[in-house]
Amino acid sequence: MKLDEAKLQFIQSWGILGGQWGINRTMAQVHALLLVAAKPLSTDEIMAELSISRGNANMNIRELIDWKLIDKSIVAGDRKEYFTAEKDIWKVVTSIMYQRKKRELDPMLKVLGQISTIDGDKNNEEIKAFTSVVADIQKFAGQAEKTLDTIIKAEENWFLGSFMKLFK
Amino acid sequence: MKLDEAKLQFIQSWGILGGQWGINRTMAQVHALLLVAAKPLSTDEIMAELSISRGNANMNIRELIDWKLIDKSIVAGDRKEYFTAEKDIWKVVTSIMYQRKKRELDPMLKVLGQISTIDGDKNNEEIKAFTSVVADIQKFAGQAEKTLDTIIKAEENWFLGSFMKLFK
DNA sequence: ATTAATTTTCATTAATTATTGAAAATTCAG
DNA sequence: CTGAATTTTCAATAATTAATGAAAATTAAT
Repeated sequence: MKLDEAKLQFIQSWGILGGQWGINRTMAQVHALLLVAAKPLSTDEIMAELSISRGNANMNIRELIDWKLIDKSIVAGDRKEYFTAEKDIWKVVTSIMYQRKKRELDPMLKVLGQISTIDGDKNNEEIKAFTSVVADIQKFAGQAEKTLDTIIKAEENWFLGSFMKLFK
Repeated sequence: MKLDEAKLQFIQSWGILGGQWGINRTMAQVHALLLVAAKPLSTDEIMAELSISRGNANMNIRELIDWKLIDKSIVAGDRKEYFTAEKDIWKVVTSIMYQRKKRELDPMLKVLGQISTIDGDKNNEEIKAFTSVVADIQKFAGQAEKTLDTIIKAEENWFLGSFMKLFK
C-alpha cells in the first residue's frame, strides 16, 4: 500500500473510532494526522491536509493540548506555532484514561454518593431494588477509580511497570 | 433524598454518561430506568416514565437487547412484552466490553493490519514515522484484545475469577 | 509605537443524529 | 379464520452538535 493512501485510511479510521467513543471526529483526525506525521505541523498544514477551516482546526488543536495528547513545538525562524503528537502509545492511553476519569467517572461517583441514601422504609421493594443497584455500581466505579489510578501511575510501580513494558 | 428524585437523578446521569461514550442518550436512560426498576416494565411504562415516543422506545429497547443488557420477560395473563435489565454490574460491564471489542476494536485491528506494510524505501523518514506508530498501536490493540478476552472469560479463570469477586 | 502576522472567538450556517407518529406488519385469543 | 392488540418500520421533522469564516484580540518584529 502507498504511504499517502495508508495515512488517509488511518486518519479516517481513527476519526470513526473517536466518533464511536464520543470524541469529535475532527479532533480524532487531527490527532491521527499528527501521530503519523514525520515532523511538526502548523495550523495551516493541518487545515490543508484535512480540508477544514481555521476556526475548526484551532478549536480541536486547543482541545487536544488540553487532553495532553499534543504539544506546541517551536520551529526556528518561524513565528507560526507547530504541533506534535505524543507518540508513546502508552502515554496516549493513560492520558485519555486520566482525562475521562476526571471528567466522567469522578462526577458519576459524586452523583452516586448523593443518591445512595433514600428516605423511607428499608424493606420497600422499590427502595431495595434501587439502593442495591446503586451500591453495586458505586462499588464497581470506586474500584475502577483505584485501578485506573494505579495504571496511570504504573511507571512508579515495579510490578505494573515491568508488566507494561510488554506493550512497548 | 426521595426515591423518585434519586431515580430521576440516576437516569439523567446515566444518560449523560452514555452520551459522552457515544451511546444514544435515550438508550442509556432506558437502561438506567430498567436497572433501578423493582419489576419488569412494558414499552408503555417506559414511554410514560421517560416521556418518549413508541418508535423511540421500541428502537432503543431492541438495541439494548442486542447488547444483551436487557431481556424480555413474560407476565402471566398479559400479551404485552415486559423488559428487565441485567443487574449484575459485572455482567453489564463485560457485555459492553464484548460488544465494543467486536464492533470497534476488531475492525480497527483489521485496518491496522491492512495499512501496516507500505511500499517504498524503508529508511524514508515519512515511512519510518508512519510504520512505527502503526506497529505500536497494533501491538497495543492486540494486547488489549487478549486482555479483554481474558477478562470477559474471567469466571473460567481461577485467578481472575477470585479477583473479580472483589468487585461484587 | 506601529503594523503585519498569527491566533482566537463566536454568531451564523451546515451536517449529523435522534425522535416522532402514523401506517404496515405481526401476533395471538377466540 | 378474524380482528383487536401489539410491535415494528420509516419518512418526515426536530434537536443537537460541529464547522465556517470574518472580525477581534493578541503577539512580536522593526
